[in-house]
This record gives sequence, C-alpha cells and structure tokens, in this order.
Amino acid sequence: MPVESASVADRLLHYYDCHARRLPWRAPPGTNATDPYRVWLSEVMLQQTTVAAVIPYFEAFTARWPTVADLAAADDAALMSAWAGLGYYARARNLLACARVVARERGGRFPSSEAELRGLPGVGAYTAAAIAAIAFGARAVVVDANVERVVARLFAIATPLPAARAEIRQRTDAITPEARAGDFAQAMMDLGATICTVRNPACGICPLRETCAAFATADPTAFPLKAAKKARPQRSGDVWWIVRDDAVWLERRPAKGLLGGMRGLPTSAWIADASPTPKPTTSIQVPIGAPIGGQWDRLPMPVTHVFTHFALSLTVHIGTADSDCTMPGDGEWWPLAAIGDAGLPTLFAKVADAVMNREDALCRRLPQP
DNA sequence: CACTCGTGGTT
DNA sequence: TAACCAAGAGT
Repeated sequence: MPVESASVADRLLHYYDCHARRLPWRAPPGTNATDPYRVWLSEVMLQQTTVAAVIPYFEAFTARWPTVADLAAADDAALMSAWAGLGYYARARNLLACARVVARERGGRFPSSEAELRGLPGVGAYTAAAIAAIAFGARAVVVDANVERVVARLFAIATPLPAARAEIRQRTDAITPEARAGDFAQAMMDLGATICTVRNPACGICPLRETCAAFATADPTAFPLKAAKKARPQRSGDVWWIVRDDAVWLERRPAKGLLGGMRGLPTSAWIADASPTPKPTTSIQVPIGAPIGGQWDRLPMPVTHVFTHFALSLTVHIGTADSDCTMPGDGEWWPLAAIGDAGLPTLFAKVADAVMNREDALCRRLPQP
C-alpha cells in the first residue's frame, strides 16, 4: 500500500511491529500468549504510574502470585506490604477485591467483554477497554493520557482538557481499527511515551507527522490545551517514633482515605499551614497530643513529603515506652532490625530513615537549669 | 464536573 | 528548584 494512502492505524501498527517496547507484561514478538491476569495486573499498576516504577513490582507480584487464584488467596497485609511504595493504595485494596471476585465468582477467569470488565473493582473505563482489546482482541476505544495527547495533536484540538475528552474519544474511535485494536492502543501509548512526549517531542521520526495537524503549527507542544491548576496547599503536623525494646510502634491506618490500609507511624492531625514552605522546628517544648507521656527528643528538621494535592511537613518526635506500656489504637511493636519489611508507604519510610540514619543529628533535651 | 488519592523522574 | 506529569478510579 502506498504511504500516501496508508491510514493512521496502518502507519501506527507498522511502527509497533518494528519498534514496540519489550515489556514484561507483553507477549514475546510473534506470539499471542496474552494472559488476562498479567494484562489486568499491569494495567492496574500502570494507572498514573510510570513504566519504570511498575516493572519491579510487576515482576515481584507475578513471581509471588502467578495466577489470579494465588492473588485471591493472598493475605491482606502481605499484599499491602508488597504494594508499599507504589502509591495510590486504593488500587491495592481494589486489586485484592477484584481478584477474589474473579476467583470465587468466575472460576478464575476474567470476563472478556468491556462492559463486564468495567464492573470489577478498580477497573474503570480505560482499564476495561485496555483489557478487552489487549487480552481478548476486542475492538475497544482505549483512551489514556498518552492517547489524549497524541490525538489532541493529530487533530489540533483547540478545546482545553478536561472539556475536550468527548471530542478526543470520538476522534480516537474514528481511527481505531477493527482488527488489532490492542496493538493499536499499545502503539499509541508507546508513541506517546517515546516520541510524542509532553516536552521535546521527536516529530522528526514520528510515523504520523505527515498527517499531524499540530506538526503543521509553530508549536506542536501547545496541544493539548489544559485548564489552569490549583495551587498545592501546605500542611504540617507531628509524627511519633516510639521505641520499646528495640521495636517501634506502628499503627494500621484506617481502610479508607489517605494511605488507607497501610502501616504507618502515629501522627497528629495535619493542619493547613499559612506558611507556604516548611520551616525548621525552632522551639523546645513538650509536644501536644503525644500518644504516651514522658520526655521526647526531636529531629532538628521536619520530614517533608509531597502528595498530589498537598505538601506535608512533619516534625519527628522520638520517645521511649516502658516495657509494660499499653499503647492506644490498632498497632504492633515492630522490630527495628526489620523495619524495611514493615511495608511502610514512602512518607513513613522517610521518617524511619531520618530517625535511624541520622541519630547523631538529634535535638537532645535541654538540661534543666 | 470537581475532588481525593502517591510517588519518583524529568526539566 | 519548583513545576509538571504518568497505561485513572471512586465518590
């Protein structure tokens, strides 16, 4: 077929046949061995998460839980710990719920239709379409952030996101082929990840540049247009590092909400801060709201962490509990030597690191005059 | 539609 | 360095 008359899908599939990224969840070239379990697991892990971050987690999960039945039988705490560090922990809770539905109610087989997939926990419009197309060969319209960018540029869509979503979906539908919709979707994502990037796109080697409306403009990166974003507020609070007999007190956080279901250190409430940036702790005083009595040391600098919608600064308080001390709340004494196995989310892993690796920097209690 | 919900890499 | 952003879902 002459290049001039090749469709967008034709060019993209040829690009994919020559340049597809080799990724652990993709079948080897020339084979059709698509395991829906692996497709589903990879798609959930890849939600709002980069390929580089996902790969080691995907390898660890598939080695430990080779089938959806294995995953369904996993211990809740073990799964949450295995997910620790990957973020968006509702995905891990929904992953387990979904695995148990598939294992117990569907004989361990994922549904093949987009509509049925859409009803599973943690499977939204994107993931249902991606699984239907990639794992089951269905023609589904797969729209993620890469596709949004590529399509917005292909057609120079002037409407800003998120209002442009309907038009982008319609355009994507129009260029999605009947056959190989899964390869087409993965080709779009490969293109978006490696050529049609947010900044500095490699238009010179793009297989679609001849028909790209944005390439014909002065600045292809102007697309997609986006609505202005809100400023990220600053919050601050206290975190308590309580040691007893070479163990630290860890809590199990409530199942819902921020870091829901994960282990963590006890903290105060996090209060909106008038100051836009965290400040070093300056005053020596008995901290308010400590879980136990006694005296406290304190790290000279707070631990800072940036979440999606706010930034946090935690003052780290260090105390010692008596051997017969009764702790409030749902928690356990975790051996300090095994703190790396506690499955702490990054925020609390930062606190642990700050305490255990910079003990020389402690703010010692001032001697009483 | 608007908001919550993590983290790490890139620029 | 501060900002931006990633194979989005749930409410």
